[in-house]
Amino acid sequence: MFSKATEYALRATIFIAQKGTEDNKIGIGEISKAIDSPPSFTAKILQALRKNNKIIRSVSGPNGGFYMTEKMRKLPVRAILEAMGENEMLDKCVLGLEKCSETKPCPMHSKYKIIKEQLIELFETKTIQHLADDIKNGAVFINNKSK
Amino acid sequence: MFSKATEYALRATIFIAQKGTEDNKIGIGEISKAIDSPPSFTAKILQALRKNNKIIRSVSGPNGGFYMTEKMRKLPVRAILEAMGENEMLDKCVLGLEKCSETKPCPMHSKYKIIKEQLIELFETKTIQHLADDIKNGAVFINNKSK
DNA sequence: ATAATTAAGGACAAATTTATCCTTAATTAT
DNA sequence: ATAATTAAGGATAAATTTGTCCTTAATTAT
Ligand code: FES
Ligand code: FES
Repeated sequence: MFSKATEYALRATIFIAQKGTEDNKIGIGEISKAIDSPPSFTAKILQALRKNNKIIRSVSGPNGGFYMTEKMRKLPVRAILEAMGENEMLDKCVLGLEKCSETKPCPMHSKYKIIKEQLIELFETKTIQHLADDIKNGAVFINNKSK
Repeated sequence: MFSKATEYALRATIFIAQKGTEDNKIGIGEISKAIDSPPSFTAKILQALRKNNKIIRSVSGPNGGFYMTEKMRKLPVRAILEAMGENEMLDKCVLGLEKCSETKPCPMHSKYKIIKEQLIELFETKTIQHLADDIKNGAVFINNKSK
């Protein structure tokens, strides 16, 4: 559904929301271990989420790392998708027509549209905070690596 | 949602179902023009759909080209997705966990699962024939290129 | 001030996906 | 038989995505 980069962005952000505060910042090492992602690549992605999109914060130096403010935690999942350029995906024709449109739709459009709307609603109503809380509550996971 | 290759596969197959019969085969030139796809790449894809997956048929030589039998037209969209290796996509965790599972789910799982099931049902119940018929009936299109 | 720690940033490498081109094989028409 | 037409198949190229590594900058502790 999403690119690797977006998957890492989502998992990392959820993990930071769960563990990172201004006075307990999380390093890239801990993050990439927790979410099972390549550290350098993940660092690149977090850099972008910080710089261009203000979805997370970071500080360099000892005890530095990543964290989120309350406000940032309340962002919907969709904010991360937008930051990662997956917005197009949520607006794309399932058969790859140039444009998903009501006036010149593909033969999957009428049925697919209904499902796509549910996806969008899910991504717009779920916040990072919700997801982080679910993990704290214990029934769900941010990593299910077998070994 | 799907790769370019899969999008071309779907559109090409729908177009062949709509126009190609044993005594009116469609050439790769006409197909790629109709669905707005790169001819050589499309040819590769159709080759595979023919050879490994028996979703379409073809013959070389003058008046050669691609076509489908009645039986082939009745295949669900999912058959093409399977042939194109997109099966994994329909079984994948939306956050990219190693495995989408009920026992160690990600925090999006419970809500996402419901939507994913609708997608799967759509792909399993819609047949190529249905989609081709919709185009014949005139309200939908296999190409909406602007220029 | 100096050393230690951690993210930022840039350059580069590997892998995958998308795409093209050319030769061969199959089929048909003359 | 020969020529013409069309898909099959292989080699290769271009583009994109994924990933690594190294140096620099920022921050903190001594
Ligand atoms: S036109 Fe294809 S999904 Fe809307
Ligand atoms: S575990 Fe993530 S979608 Fe099922």
